Amino acid sequence: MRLASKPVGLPAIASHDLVSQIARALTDAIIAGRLAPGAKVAEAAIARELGVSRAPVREAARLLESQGLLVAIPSRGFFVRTHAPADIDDLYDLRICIEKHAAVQAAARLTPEGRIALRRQLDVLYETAATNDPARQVEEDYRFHRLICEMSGNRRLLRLFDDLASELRIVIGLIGRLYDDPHRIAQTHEPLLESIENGDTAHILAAFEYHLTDPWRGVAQLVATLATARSKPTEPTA
Amino acid sequence: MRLASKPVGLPAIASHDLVSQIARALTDAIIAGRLAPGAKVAEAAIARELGVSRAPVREAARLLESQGLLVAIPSRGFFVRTHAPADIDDLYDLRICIEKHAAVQAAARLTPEGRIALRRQLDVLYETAATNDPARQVEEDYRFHRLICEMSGNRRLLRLFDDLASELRIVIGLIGRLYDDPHRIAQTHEPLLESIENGDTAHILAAFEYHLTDPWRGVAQLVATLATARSKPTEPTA
DNA sequence: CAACACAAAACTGTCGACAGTCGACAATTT
DNA sequence: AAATTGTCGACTGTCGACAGTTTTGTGTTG
Repeated sequence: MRLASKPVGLPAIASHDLVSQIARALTDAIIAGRLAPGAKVAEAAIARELGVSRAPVREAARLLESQGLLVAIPSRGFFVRTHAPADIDDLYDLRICIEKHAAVQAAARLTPEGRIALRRQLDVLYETAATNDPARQVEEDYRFHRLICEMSGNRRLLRLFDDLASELRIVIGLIGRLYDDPHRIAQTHEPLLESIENGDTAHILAAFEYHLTDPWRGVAQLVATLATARSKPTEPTA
Repeated sequence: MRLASKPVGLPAIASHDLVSQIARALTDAIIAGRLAPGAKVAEAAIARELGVSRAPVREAARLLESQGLLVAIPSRGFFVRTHAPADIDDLYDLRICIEKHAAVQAAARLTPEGRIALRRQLDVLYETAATNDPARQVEEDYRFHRLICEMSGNRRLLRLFDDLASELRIVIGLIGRLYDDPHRIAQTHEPLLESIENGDTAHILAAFEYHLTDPWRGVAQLVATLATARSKPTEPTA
């Protein structure tokens, strides 16, 4: 008799993959600000703190470097990337470019389910606006935009968006502080959803151009002032 | 018998910065087809062949993974990425998106020097069309498009373009074989340059949309047939 | 007191080694 | 004979160590 010939519902063992775990730990530390921009990421220190050897730490660092969170300077090690205002502009410019494209594609292949999913996520955004949890609000905001990229059907584009987001997340937390009213943030997403449901390309492009660039002006200014405020040249990005 | 220990024609490595050198060696091998899609990249074998230890090979492999040239399967190692036709479509779609944006930006900040540089590169393209050196032709074609991205002023965009290009280069060589006449390829770039000099956004978008998607249809078809031809499932992309 | 030279410390880049894991193949059972 | 289990070889993931380089700290000199 065939005892175990059928799946019995065992969850896959989480691969105790050190590298990705370390990468996440570092990412968290960077986002949380415990590793400040420009700070040196000493392999030995990290390895000691995590109780592992340097090899996986190095690989994790390279991973984060490819994501733009760290920069490697030969023979000197890894440093938390300092974003010059121009860099952030570039990043955001790229994000807009990507997301507009995604939105157009998503609209072209919009299904009833997709429409519902977008609406739902937007509702979630309203809900979290009620709570006083800025981190959550940023997260749900991100997920709305990510959902659009997902619905573009272009998986490579989605991956790119995630990469850009991990870079932007360091900065994007600032956006939430621009408006005191998170409810208004949710509202600004309405035209986006509307334009996708509408389906007109020019309409979509305009809506996203506006929604994305408008709040950005404030952030850019804020970043610029912050940059000049602590005008301590930490690490040259070049 | 060693499985993947057959020499792949990698030149021995001498001096500093092993990782990037190894990365380039591997990239070349992949582009040249000496490392076929789906092939296993055995660390030990590569390390032995290059006369280095496994550590820098691993890091180089991770670098290429982040560029999408390799895929890592836990506990099984790195494999040359097999591009499903859909993946390549995604890639190309993204490239078009990026480059259109770059072209618009480049046009907006076009300087006399920039205009000359573009014209020069296009002339080079004509010159290489005279030679019978397909590799060089592809290279100069790439540099024309890269120049546009460079002139967008967005350095992050340029980096992304380079990443996409390294992925596409595996496939893009095929484009050259579509036209027997490389001179015609150069000619198809004229409208692009023209549109940038002109400066009208809609004009630019249309020109690039056409120039980029048109030859792509042929490539996509070719790739599809190739994919079905050798329908040997090597490595799952997922 | 400042600036320079020099030595010690710390760190990175690379290496060889070991243990755990995976795939292939042989042995065994139904 | 088909399917399952056991065994073996190869390879990955991780580690500790060493050499070369950068940084730090210190003492000396103008």
